[in-house]
Amino acid sequence: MLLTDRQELILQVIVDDFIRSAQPIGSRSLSKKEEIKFSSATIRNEMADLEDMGFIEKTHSSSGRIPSEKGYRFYVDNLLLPQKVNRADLVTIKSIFAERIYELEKIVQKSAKILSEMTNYTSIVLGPAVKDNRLKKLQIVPLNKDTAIAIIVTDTGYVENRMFHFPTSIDPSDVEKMVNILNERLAGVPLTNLNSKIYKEIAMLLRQHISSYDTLLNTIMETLNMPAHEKVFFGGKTNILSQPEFNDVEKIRNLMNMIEQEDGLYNLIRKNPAGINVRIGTENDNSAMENCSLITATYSIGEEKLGSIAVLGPTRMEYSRVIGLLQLISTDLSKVLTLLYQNK
Amino acid sequence: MLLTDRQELILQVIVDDFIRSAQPIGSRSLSKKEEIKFSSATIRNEMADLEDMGFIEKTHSSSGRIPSEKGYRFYVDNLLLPQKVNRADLVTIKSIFAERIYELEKIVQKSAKILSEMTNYTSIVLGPAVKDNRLKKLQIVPLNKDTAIAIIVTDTGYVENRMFHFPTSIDPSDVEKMVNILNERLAGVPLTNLNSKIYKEIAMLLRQHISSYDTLLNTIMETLNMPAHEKVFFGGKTNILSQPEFNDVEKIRNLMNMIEQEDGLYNLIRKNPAGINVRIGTENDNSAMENCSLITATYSIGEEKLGSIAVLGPTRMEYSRVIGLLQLISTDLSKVLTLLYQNK
DNA sequence: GTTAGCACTCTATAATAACGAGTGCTAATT
DNA sequence: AATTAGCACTCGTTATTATAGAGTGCTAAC
Repeated sequence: MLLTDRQELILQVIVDDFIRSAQPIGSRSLSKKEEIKFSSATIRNEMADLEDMGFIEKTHSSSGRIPSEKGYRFYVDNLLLPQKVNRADLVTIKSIFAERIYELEKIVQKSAKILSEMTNYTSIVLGPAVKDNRLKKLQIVPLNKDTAIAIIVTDTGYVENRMFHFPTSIDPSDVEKMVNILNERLAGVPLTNLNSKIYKEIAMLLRQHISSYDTLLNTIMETLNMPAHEKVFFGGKTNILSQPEFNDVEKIRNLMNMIEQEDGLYNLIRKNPAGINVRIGTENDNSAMENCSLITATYSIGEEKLGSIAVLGPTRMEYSRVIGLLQLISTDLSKVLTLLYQNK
Repeated sequence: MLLTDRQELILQVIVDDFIRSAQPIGSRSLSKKEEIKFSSATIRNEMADLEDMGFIEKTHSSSGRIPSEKGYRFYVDNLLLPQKVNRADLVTIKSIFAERIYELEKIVQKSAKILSEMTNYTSIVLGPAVKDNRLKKLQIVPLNKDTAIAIIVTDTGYVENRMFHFPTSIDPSDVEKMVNILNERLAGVPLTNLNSKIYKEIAMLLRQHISSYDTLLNTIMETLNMPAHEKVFFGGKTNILSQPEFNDVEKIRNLMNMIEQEDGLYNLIRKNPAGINVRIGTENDNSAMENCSLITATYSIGEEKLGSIAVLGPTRMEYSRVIGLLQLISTDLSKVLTLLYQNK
């Protein structure tokens, strides 16, 4: 055993207390807790050992202790009893799905909003990975002589569009023919495979039927080749600013910048595997996240992983509660989405 | 004349200097300026008068002076020589339009981004007011038995979509018929007028042709009835945080909150008339904007006002430069957009 | 092994002093 | 009559010192 029961108890109480108070915890205040039956001197000895092992730290030589990252890690891995979501929170979460919303994006967005309101932290949701969606329909809407819009609809109801210019001298009927052929052949194909499928199987076919096939196809291909980045939704972007650890303008600037960049957070969240993941402080490999923890969960339709939902808070965040909430929301989300989009 | 030439000169130098240094200006440092030929004592007398009139203020009883809101207002209205945009800035702005981008939204977005980078303030763009767009095409794409997506394309290439559920027992051919009729009759109609036009002119027609017309029409109407709020784009949301006046965590929180809300800013910008407008500090009627100024400009296609582009900075912002930039960008934007979308 | 006792450390807070930038006023100068 | 030099005064800033209090580590007693 790495730690004695008593050391675990003390560590647990320190972390719990610090999460609540944001103040260093001294031996005397610990000794007054009900669950702690030994004297402050004993606690001081144990704390000295815990500090030697790197689980807690002092802010200065005669201060009380605060959890170190290692301490939080141990707490999350070993001491955390996955807290049951309380009734009020349960009701709030169920309300996300009470309204009849059909758009996947909207549901996901609402989840982010409510999650941030419940926790008072910042929530981030990676919207469905569009690239795994399957093509439902491709349409071309001409705007004027040389401009048109290509619209893609996927099976989950995601709509993407892009404007493009026709090459000069294109026969409108050719466009129509082409769109028809593409729709016939490409319905149900995942967006990622569109490109190769077109070149392997359909280019030939098109060449037979359509005169100015080359330029037209290239134009459309370019249009289809959309970034297909998962969209990032936020809830309560500024919530985290009300945490006492962010009373420093420089820290705020760094954090806000990172949140605005989106790319950084996007990558931090995306690389996590399925299920609940906790990344504490520097585990995130990002200087702006030094004082932050990120808890991620994934949601899916059926077996297919769809996206992630995450909470960004201070390292001193309420791990237990947030993990409970995320677990609930992500499974509920998966259930609802599976119900809505599985049978298609 | 409200102010003597000398007073105007002093006010101007104070404002210019304060915009640069963010430090209160004393009589001695003023007297050392080349353009100022009189002694510090004279300046002190003049400054006392300017203060009595409310154009400048002290931060404490023996401090130098800083411009008051009234001072900034006078400066903007009377002392500002609309600065010519310098060559480097000119080149940068032209680069916005160098690439061939066709989507109105993208152009507008890029303008915001570049404007914020040039000024190091926050830029906000109200995207084209979609409600004034005209309908190009309405399409319904069925996803499965009871779900479909309604897609609207407008003449400027804006695409909006909404998912909805069919009422039970709808004949698919009826849907198609209805869409055809709607497209025939509604092409070119501004989105705002869709509702009334449908009820006044088309409801009759539909009733004749389509059996379950009522439920279907209602569903589609609901779908068409989209918020049609102008979209708000931002550039450099956190830029303004690097200004020295925002060294206070509370101020940052308020400001960031307001920016995140979007609604507040949206209304602040939207109510401004065509052309360049400067709103200084409390003129914005928003407590979070107490230390901020907002400069807005409008852009248009042909004669039709389309949207606004704005810069949010501290009251101590570089009015002259920003006004010059906004003037240039907004007219360029109007030109390009007119060229792209006027002839349709 | 546990605890009481105590000297020591460090932060936070307040009080005090010295400095200097800047003002307002008065009297001298132009 | 307008301008300027001179000077006392104000107030923010910075540095210094003192004090209180929370908490520790160590030693010796239980």
